[in-house]
Amino acid sequence: MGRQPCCDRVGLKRGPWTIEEDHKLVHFILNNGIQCWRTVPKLADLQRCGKSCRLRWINYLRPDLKRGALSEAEEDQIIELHARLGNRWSKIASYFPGRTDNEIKNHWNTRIKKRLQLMGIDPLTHQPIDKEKYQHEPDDKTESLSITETYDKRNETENFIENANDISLPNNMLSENNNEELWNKSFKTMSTCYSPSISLEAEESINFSTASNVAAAPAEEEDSVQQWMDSIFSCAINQLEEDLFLLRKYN
DNA sequence: AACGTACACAACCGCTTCGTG
DNA sequence: CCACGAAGCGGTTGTGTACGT
Repeated sequence: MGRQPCCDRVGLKRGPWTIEEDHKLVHFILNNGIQCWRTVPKLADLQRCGKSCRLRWINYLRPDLKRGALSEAEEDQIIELHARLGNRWSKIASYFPGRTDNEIKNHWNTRIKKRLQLMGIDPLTHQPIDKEKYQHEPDDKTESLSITETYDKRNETENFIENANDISLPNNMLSENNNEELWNKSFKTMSTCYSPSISLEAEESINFSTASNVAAAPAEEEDSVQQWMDSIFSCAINQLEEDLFLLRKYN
């Protein structure tokens, strides 16, 4: 007996999401929360499978996502974390609030891998690709320095990781089972402060910043959406920090 | 201008893990 | 302990776009 498909694919849409679909999904989640992804498409009137909805929300629509390219410092941290954790993208992403595992994985595959290869480092093992070459060419200070710089940051990264574990941010909380309830509670708070604006305005005119419409959207509109999202996120973060404080106090 | 190629990233697939009865 | 379903995760593919010829 073969594996059962994750959903009944007959009549289900695939491929890139439209703004209207995004709109429906966000509107539904913010008003109802997430109980079961399987039921989301039906209840939200979407011709998608639950898995697709989940992915779209997590990787693109969540209000706490950070936009924009990863900085060089972030890249360095990813390299360090990858050296420690391997391809555990979800775990790595948990150290970068607002970044998704998919985003980091893609960035690794398209850029960081090449950067390391150019530096003469094997992205899989994090060791020099040709050890003999390095032994015989100690005068190549550029490459030696790059490797030294990258790998001597280990202690620095240990501190970074320890600090990151202490920060009360959604990704970290999601990664810890004992904080899941706290996060769920905070998500409800986020929804509460998020919903009114969407209820009043979303039906008519809000354009979400999707890849396909960002370029076409007027700068003012893009700014206002960003401000809107920032305010929602800071509202949720305040609640998260308060909750975490109480959690620590009474634990 | 038209075509081919490379690149970035969104989305999908299927396996694993987790929670529940 | 086992079976089952749902969610999570990482590898892979598909698609849009930028760039070169």
